[in-house]
Amino acid sequence: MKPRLSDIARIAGVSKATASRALANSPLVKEETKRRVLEVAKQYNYQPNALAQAVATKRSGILGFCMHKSQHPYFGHSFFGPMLDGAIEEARRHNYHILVAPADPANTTFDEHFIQDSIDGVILATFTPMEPIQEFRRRNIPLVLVNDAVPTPNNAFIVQDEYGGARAVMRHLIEERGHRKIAFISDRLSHLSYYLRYLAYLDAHREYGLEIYNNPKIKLGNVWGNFPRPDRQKLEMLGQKVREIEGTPIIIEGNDSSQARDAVYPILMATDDKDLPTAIFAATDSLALGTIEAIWEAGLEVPQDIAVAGFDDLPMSAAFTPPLTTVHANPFEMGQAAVQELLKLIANPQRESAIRWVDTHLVVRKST
Amino acid sequence: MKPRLSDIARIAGVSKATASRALANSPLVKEETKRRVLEVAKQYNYQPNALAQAVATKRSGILGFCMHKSQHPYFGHSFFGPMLDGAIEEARRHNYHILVAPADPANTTFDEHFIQDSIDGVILATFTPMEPIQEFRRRNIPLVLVNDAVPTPNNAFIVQDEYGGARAVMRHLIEERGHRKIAFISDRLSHLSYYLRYLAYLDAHREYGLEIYNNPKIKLGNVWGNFPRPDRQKLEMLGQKVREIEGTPIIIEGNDSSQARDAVYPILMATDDKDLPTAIFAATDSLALGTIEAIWEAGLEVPQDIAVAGFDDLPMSAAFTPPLTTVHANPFEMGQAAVQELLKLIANPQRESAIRWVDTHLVVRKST
DNA sequence: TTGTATGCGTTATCAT
DNA sequence: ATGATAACGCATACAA
Repeated sequence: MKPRLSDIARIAGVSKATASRALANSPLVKEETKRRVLEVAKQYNYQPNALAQAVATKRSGILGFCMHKSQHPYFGHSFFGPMLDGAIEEARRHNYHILVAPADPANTTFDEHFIQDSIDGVILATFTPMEPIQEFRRRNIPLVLVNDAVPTPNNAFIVQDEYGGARAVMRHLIEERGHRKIAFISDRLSHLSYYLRYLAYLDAHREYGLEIYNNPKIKLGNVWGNFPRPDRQKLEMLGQKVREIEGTPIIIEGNDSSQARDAVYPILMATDDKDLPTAIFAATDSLALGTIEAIWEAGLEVPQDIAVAGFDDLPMSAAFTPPLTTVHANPFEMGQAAVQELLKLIANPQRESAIRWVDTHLVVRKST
Repeated sequence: MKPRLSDIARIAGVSKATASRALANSPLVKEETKRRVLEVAKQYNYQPNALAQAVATKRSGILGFCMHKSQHPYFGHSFFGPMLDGAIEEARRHNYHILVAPADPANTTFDEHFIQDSIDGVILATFTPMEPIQEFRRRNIPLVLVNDAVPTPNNAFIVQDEYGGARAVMRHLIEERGHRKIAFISDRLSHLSYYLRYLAYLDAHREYGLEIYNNPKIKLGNVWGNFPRPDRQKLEMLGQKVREIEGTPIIIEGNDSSQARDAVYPILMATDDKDLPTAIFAATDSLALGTIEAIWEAGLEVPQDIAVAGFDDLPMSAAFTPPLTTVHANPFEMGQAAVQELLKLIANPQRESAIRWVDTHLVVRKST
């Protein structure tokens, strides 16, 4: 059977304490003894029981990667899969492991069996309400949030430059392509990422002295869904501030290309030619692709009649016809950054909260 | 600070043993006492230390999901991401957690710190050499292989119906579309999945009395790469047998669409029109997409001049122009099946090895 | 029905 | 430099 530390100690003719020290390469133990213990350990293919080590040291070497989401896709999602990869690679580099744990939002508190006391730190990869965040805090579990920021001490926040990326899209559309009537389509703006992209959309109009696209045929849907809108404090942390809704953004309840297609097509058909936008900025690639389909169905060409730009740079966006102009995101890098910040927090739990920015950049292709 | 079992016991005025039993809802303890203990536990927000439970019970409730692969993408891969999701969902349903652990093939043995003694079972999601498999066996760690099968007792194998899916493609090409000159392009055939698809390609020719496509302009590359070819025993387990290479498959060292494009284009240009295939079956969607690009560059049309079919049904394949005819795979379902079989193995380690098949099905779109 | 004592496999403290 | 022993937090066999 599996050899225990006591077995190795006995065979090597030392105490458990010495054996333990020898295996940990402690300077306290004589080279000669150390050599003997290691030899026995190797011979018997001894591997320490990590669980027992964990309870003894109060350190498990496990990081939790949580998604507060009730159903898949979790890592089948083209953003979170690569993010997990980045986290895995960085964790591995520092001899940590990753435990994946979707947490059903139905349970507002994380009563996850394993999470509770056995994890050295946690990464929350999706938007999470305050309650579980406070719970981690009460339990002194170091915490990193991805794509979110909350006014609590001793946390880290990994956010990609949504605003900057979206501004780059608008600059491209306006300066390089000369558009002046640009529509915006998005999932609900209560999602912080989308809200920031919308802010950039608005601000770009102001920068260039443009009127915001207004089409009475678009009726403003439920802009926030059932979620609270991003608050002043949170936006301030990200260097932004609350703005009122202007113009006529097309709001979809979801991020599905078919929903986008179904929403955009009737709008295109109902709108007078002169009121048609010359470009559409979609808050996500998925919506951009659906939008392009709707444009085709309406008998128009992309980008000749209407240009379309997205955000995310999904793998399929480059292969699409026409290849999509979009903002390249770096989920892998975000995963790496999340683990890096988490390890800093574990090393120093009193570390003050900090925001870590991950860059985005515009990729111009054929759809604009 | 965090309350311990001993705290709860003391406050509730019972022994640790009784408290432990009460929390486990043991029928041994009086309802009245149970109620009191649970109340105290709730009041103090007690959560058991899963690590300590694990060492005491020798059961961690953690399942390892290993990928024997030296670099990403791990779960950013469109096949393994959804597979992990399936595993997560099924594990969650049975109160298990998943620890993700890429294992560098450079270390042929899994010296992964945590894996060794602290995991109730393991899923190997990528091809893995025999050595680590034997190692898990020696350590009595229940093991499930995905898309592979080896002649060992007490394991489970989850395999998708590669052969059946590929036969369906060939039937479609030959019967419904009338093709008689069908080329095959693939990553190295030492990969079991691809080899099985190739076998179906060969067998379909035999079924319909067709000659296998032969093009002297295609020089047979390194069909197996540096890996061992699938052996007789393994194929027998899967109901197949070893066949010699016939015809002129185009072999790429990798599964990259650009590699496929670069390989196919010169072949198309060098081949006399009369010797051109009328259809190409690509062993993966990724290769299919690259093949289509090469066909365009050669000034030909898909599917009018050459039809193309793939295998995998990547998300991007449906959005491609033309939408790709392919075989739909179910990685999510494979992940679920893997956990189900693993839990059976944990419950009964003496369970005899079994193969669990996961269906595939043809999806006909515009590329054929 | 409950309590006592021991075990799980380590690390850490305190002697020697 | 090494060993005896406690501690980590819980589960459970055995006693009562």
